[in-house]
Amino acid sequence: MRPSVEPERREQLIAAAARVIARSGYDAATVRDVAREAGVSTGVIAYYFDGKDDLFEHVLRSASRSFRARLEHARDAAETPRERLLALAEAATPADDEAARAHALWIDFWARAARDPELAGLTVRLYDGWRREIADAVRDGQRVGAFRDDADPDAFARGFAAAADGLATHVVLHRGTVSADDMRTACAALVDALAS
Amino acid sequence: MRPSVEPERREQLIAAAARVIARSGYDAATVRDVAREAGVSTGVIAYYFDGKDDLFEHVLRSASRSFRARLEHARDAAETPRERLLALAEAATPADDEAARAHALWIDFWARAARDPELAGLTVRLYDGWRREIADAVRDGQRVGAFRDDADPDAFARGFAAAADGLATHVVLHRGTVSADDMRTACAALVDALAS
DNA sequence: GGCTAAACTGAACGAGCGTTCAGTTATCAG
DNA sequence: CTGATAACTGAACGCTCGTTCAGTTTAGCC
Repeated sequence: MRPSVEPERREQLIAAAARVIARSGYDAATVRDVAREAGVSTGVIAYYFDGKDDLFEHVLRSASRSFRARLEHARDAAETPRERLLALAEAATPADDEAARAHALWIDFWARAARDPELAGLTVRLYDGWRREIADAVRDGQRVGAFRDDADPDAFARGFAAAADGLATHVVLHRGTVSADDMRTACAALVDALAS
Repeated sequence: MRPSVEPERREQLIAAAARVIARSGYDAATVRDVAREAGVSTGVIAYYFDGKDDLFEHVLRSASRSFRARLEHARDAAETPRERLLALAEAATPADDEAARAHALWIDFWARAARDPELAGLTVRLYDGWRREIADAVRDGQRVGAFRDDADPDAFARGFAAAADGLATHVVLHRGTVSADDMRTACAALVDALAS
């Protein structure tokens, strides 16, 4: 019996697919492109996944896990509630070209999620988790007296997550007009509006 | 000689294409779908446009003009600087299902613009115009003493436009969590942070 | 009615896609 | 080494797409 290499190979294929999608876009990315990127034949993708849609769904799940991991790292590394919120925003900031390409992948997923209920469910769960992280940080800040008590943590989380998304999108699409530092400044202004 | 029906027919085809794209997405929308939606044969599209890409670029231009028109209406109808900013945000708010579908079309265009420099230029110009409207409203408000003088109108415009975009996207994708009224509340909070 | 040019048709074509699968290779246990 | 099975190949298939174009219809002018 030959030992299974399935877990590693699946990760390789998902990573290759993520690179191809980031480069070409969701629909323009072909199975042949992914196979070439991974250095395998097209048959391998059918061997490990139930077709292109299944592979691409795993790419979204992988990107979601990666984003969640960045959020958790941001939460644990920050010392003050203010820093914690800024770190949560930083996790969504396209700081360099690679991050900008990765964000383009998110825009692709939004476009698909607008029509595909299954993908929509995935993004809803991801964003609910993000908003919960933000709201928890606000509540912690209120508990220690860093933030105003009359602020609604959930309402702030909705606005903050959306603003970060919009800013990140503008950084990617309008690089000349909106920079990553502009995004950081804008997020800091939102957080400081909470200060008591 | 038969009189030209070209302008009307082009508008009909652009409108039909916009409906199909809003329903199915940019890439899933086919020339055959558009032809069926418009009640013509596929040849007509080649007769009036230089192919699918040309038609879809006209859809984006048309949507841009429509958004600009809504912005101008918002600008002229509002009485106070605060109302003017809220009206500019309202122009970007997906208030009903039809507006939500139309916003999905924007997400498609963002996804394409992230890779297509020509489309990117179009959206940059559109958004620069939007940000200018916002910044002008802020400056007017500062002039009449409604807004704080130490606020940077351009920085506010960058943050406000991005927040509106992000909120609109979340309203479309996470309808259960973020409503159009939530978006209005969040935008109002941003504007009120300007109040002197 | 005939002429002309615009408007339109839709079958056909070539290209590229995802998927399939019979065949091949690689790697283990015994 | 040998059999067994996991891993992999890539040509082939069926399908759909955007585009083309020879032919047809329509509407105004003389």
